[in-house]
Amino acid sequence: MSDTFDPRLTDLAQEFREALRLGVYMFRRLDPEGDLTAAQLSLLSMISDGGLRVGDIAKNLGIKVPSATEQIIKLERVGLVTRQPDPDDSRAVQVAITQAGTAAVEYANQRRNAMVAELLQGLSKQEIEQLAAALPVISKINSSFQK
Amino acid sequence: MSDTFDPRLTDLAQEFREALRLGVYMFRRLDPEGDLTAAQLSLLSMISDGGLRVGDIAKNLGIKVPSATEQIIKLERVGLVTRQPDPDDSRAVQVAITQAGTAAVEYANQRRNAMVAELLQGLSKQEIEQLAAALPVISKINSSFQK
DNA sequence: CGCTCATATTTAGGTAGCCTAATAGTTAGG
DNA sequence: CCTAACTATTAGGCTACCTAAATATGAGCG
Repeated sequence: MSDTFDPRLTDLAQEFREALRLGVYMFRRLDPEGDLTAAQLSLLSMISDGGLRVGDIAKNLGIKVPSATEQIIKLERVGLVTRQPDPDDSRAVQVAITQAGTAAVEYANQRRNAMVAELLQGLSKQEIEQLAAALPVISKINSSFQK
Repeated sequence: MSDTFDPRLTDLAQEFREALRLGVYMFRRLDPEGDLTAAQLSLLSMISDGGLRVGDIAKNLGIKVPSATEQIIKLERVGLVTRQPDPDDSRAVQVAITQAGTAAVEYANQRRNAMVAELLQGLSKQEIEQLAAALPVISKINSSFQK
């Protein structure tokens, strides 16, 4: 409701936005060639604990349904997911990960984790703790952003 | 050189990557309609303290020179930056922000900061401190990633 | 039952923001 | 000077989003 904030909060907001920008850049660089793209990996990770409907996938990824459909169809073509009509509601489609999909996720995560772990090695013990402490906060901010 | 890391570092890497993903999502949502795009704002902010050459802008943004040129030309068309040959090196082009550009940056930052500050209001004092402490760490990680 | 309205997905077409490769102009070193 | 290195632009392509419209199913109600 209020349009004004504690100035320190506004300063922090500015710094946080700058960190987000750097994060976007880093996230992009983490895409190795000839592997899953970031978008594909995110989608596959999302359904690795059980199939979901297209709409749920889109909502969880924070994208629109047609964008999710597009990714899903591509993943289906290369055999990483299956699409089946939801038995309870034939309007809906259940998207499930295949064995090949699971393997691809594991491989991609390992590769990317190794890249990031290498970067984290350059940090002091204290910096690592500071980073670790902030990750749940970022997650919380995101949740409140989802509305 | 080594391909294996402290497993805790790998776990942290996984969590950090997940936070980056959320950050990408948030960053995208912060783009208000009818305003500067995130890419435009980043570029303009970069030159708001003084003109830079196209190559420097690209390097600082972590993008390739042709991508920077493209953005710069668009910004020039709407009067937010000027392009002038570098007096010391006529191969190079100095890109400078205009008054309209400065105003646009200010407006865009205020809007986005207000959006983020609103989110940050939902955090506890401790969470705010944890977030603030981690931002320089993220910046450091990014620097080491630049190579 | 049959209408109508809501819901779930797909299709069609468009955009932003990256990329690589090729081109043109400028500088600098042998 | 002439060749190699550098700076920027042009051309063409890709990914991952988007909105609007089409299709199909489900659900409520008179």
